[in-house]
Amino acid sequence: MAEFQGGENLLFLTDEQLRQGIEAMFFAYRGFTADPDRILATLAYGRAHHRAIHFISRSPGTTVNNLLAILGVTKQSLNRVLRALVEDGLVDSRVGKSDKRERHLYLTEEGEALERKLSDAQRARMRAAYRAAGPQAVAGFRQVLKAMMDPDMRRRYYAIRETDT
Amino acid sequence: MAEFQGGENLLFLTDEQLRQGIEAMFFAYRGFTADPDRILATLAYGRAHHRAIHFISRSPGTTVNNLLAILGVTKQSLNRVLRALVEDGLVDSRVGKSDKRERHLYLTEEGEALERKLSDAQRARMRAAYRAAGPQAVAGFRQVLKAMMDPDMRRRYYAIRETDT
DNA sequence: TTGGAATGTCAACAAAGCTGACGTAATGTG
DNA sequence: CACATTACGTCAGCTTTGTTGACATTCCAA
Repeated sequence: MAEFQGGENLLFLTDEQLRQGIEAMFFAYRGFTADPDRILATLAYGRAHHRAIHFISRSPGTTVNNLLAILGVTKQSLNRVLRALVEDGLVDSRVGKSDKRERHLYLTEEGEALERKLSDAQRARMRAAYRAAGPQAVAGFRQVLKAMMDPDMRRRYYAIRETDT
Repeated sequence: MAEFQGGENLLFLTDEQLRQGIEAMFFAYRGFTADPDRILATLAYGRAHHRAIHFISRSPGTTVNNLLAILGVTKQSLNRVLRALVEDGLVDSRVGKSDKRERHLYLTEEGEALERKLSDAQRARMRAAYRAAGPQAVAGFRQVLKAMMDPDMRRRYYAIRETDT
């Protein structure tokens, strides 16, 4: 793939086209987070809580260290968020069986309810965008996003996905 | 366009597919901002400064109010950023001719130098992603991003683009 | 001439990131 | 077994970037 060269086919790599892509990314990301943000604001939670909830929901029983690697924040920052979620009864933190230093994280029923509420909102927008653009566009969208990630993040992420999808 | 229904063509709208799109968006956005962030960190500036510089560069002479509408932040927040940029000699704020309440914003030479440095880094990543994915994928990418924006942002943005592109 | 719009600024605060330091428990290694 | 390392939590302090609310100035327009 990616076989194209010369002439018109390179027009989409002009600085102007790239700038438009950059701006589209900025505005789309704002739209992408807008709906969950509105819900979170009513609950005294923020985007950081959403991210934690999302990835715990995706990989129940994940450890704190795993989460740190995926989210790319410091443990102090994540800990602040997790503490709130545990105190509020949205997340359950269980000592590891084989390795008792680890904490395995699970959503409680209440946590799953919030997760559903948040991701329903986000998926609704995603679904609308996918539907408006069509399957071919979606395939391209995913390709470009994948290529835009940091290489090691891409490797790690797609490695995980192959094992659990 | 967007004519498809039933059967396999809807597979790309499963919750699992949507979730993967959501995560790809998260990781890609991080990659998208990583390079400029590294440059900004060496200069005691942040993403907010980058955004202001970007949109002033894109529309020289834009007013503070225009910028507020595009960036979607409060004037206090933007003002803090603009003040720093003006004090550091990166941005020139000129009183409007017809309406002297307005300030028209321009990048100084130094400001344009930084803009180039930042957007070169960001464009390099964008270009690499575009090149890896190919023109068709890029078209789809842009379509999906456009559909993901807030409707009024989309309207405003694409309206502006039609006039000055 | 007066009301309202555009701008700037002060103060106070919150979310969410960071560094650095320290403690504890559990595990791995020599 | 002794010791180093790992996983996690926590305290303190700082930064960036957002928020409200209040208020002054300038100036256009009715």
